Amino acid sequence: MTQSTLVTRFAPSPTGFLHVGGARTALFNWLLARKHGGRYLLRIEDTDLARSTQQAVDQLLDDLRWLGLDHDNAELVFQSRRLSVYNALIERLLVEGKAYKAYETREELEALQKQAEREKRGFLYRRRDLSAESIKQYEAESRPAVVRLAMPVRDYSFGDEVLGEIKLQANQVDDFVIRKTDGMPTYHFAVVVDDAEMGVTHVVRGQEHTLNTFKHIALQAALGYDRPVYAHLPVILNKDDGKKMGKRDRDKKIRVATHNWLKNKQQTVTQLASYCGLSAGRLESWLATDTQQLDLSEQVLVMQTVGLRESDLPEILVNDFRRNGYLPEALLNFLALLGWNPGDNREKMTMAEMTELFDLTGVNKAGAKFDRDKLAAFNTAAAAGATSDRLLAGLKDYLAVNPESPLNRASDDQLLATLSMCAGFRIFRDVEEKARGLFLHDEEVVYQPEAVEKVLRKNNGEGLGVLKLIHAMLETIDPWSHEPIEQAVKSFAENRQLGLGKVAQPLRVAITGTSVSPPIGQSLEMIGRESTLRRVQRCIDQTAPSAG
RNA sequence: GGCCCCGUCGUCUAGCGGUUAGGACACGGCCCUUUCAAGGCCGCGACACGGGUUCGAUUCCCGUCGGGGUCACCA
Repeated sequence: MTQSTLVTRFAPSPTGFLHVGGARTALFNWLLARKHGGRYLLRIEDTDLARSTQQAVDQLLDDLRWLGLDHDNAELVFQSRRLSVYNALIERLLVEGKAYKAYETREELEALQKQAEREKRGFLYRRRDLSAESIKQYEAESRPAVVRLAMPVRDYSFGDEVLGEIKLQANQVDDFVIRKTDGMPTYHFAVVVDDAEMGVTHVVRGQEHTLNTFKHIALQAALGYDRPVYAHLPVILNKDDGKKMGKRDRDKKIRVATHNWLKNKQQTVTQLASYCGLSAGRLESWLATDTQQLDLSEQVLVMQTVGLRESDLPEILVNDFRRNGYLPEALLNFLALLGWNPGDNREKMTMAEMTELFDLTGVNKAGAKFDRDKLAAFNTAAAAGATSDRLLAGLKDYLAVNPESPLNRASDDQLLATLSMCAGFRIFRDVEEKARGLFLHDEEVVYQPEAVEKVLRKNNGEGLGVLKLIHAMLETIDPWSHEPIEQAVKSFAENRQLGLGKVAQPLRVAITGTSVSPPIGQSLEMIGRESTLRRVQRCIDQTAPSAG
């Protein structure tokens, strides 16, 4: 059989964490390859020396591993290590007259772009005829040069698997850079060469690359490569503003919150700067623009002082979803449906089902807004349907990336029990918020003022009264496990003609400081009799009116 | 602004000339309930607009409007 195998690739640039858009692209490439028994390759596009870091490579690999999108090439391809290959090819194009050196400075280019803008047209660079003398002079000055492709001026078109026929008129063609002054190839050159050499047959990527494709097919023609099949995926948009979802959105949210904080608290930027230990000038310029971004550590400082929590920010990066406690299989399932569907009403699918059903003809053209509520619903369902082993592994992964959580003190058995008493949860962060009180040390319990007021003090301290009475009763329960506890609490309430809530709620506040926790019997069992009694007493001592 | 692409409930979408326009999430109501959830039942809710083509347009064509993407020595 001579049927050629299908080859796809995911080619991120290592400039930070993987974001959901990238994850979806990776997923679609992975699904397409798996569906057809082909190969899915991973390549690192690190031709931007200034922005690429090894740390980012590691993070990327970690995110991909977490998602479970395994690639087939054992050896990762790094473009930065393939310079000689690119250079040989570029020299060839130069000799053949298909590419040429250009000597404009950045300033000159900028001026040209400004001019284009003034004339209300797009910026196009066309080959300029340089005399032999001026070339000689530039070279003598060793003026830095880029290499541009002499793109044949003609109409172009290609067939896209999702968008159909895409055309570009000759008057839109421009000579783009293929080698930068630092000697590195540009993205356009490197993708084309590497895709060809790696045998990539299907290029599946975001729609923001649609117009780039004309550059790529021109390059393929110049180099004598076959043209792969192209499929451009719809862009993932923000639910609120309908714009492309990007990493900047978290920063944007922090900026807005900061503006509000300054206004509401009547504070100056200088004051803010001193609170968070950053320079006022830095904050000033960050607040004024929407192009500048704070780095991660700065973000944390600002968030702390303006009172923003991590969970107030939109999740954008795969890592954000991981830290908030989503299951990767739910994320992937949801992502698959952003721009693709199996053609019927099925939504919940396993990776195996998606692989079987996946097809490029089922991919949509229109951009899709990212609806976190629906994702959360997918996660809820995935969690409800998962085995306890799977949930335990998921929770432990969550705790590993949230080391400050008190649930890190729990044993596996305790985690399993917690998971089952929190059944119906949306994300692991919710489990944590609901059950964290059970894993606090007794003296770490903080009584929330609203809960104390509503549950303990209201109606002349009715709740507090219950606590005082119930302390003795708790000492008699035997054995100390949830069923007898629950039974005892119920009869305690009945004996006093009280609704269960009138008893369970004060207990809940006493042991966790909040009005929300897992079912009361299980909560008390988890904490243990000793701690329960201690917490009840401590609560009475600290919240009784006489104690202030 | 130039160029490219897109346009079914608030959101993700099914539909591929004749349907009571279907599902999911969200939302509203009821039920369940010791808190928070989860769950069950019911409900609200869409073919952007204007021309054609056709016996018949959500579906095909054109225009208008609206939205997005892109215009780097970033990928």
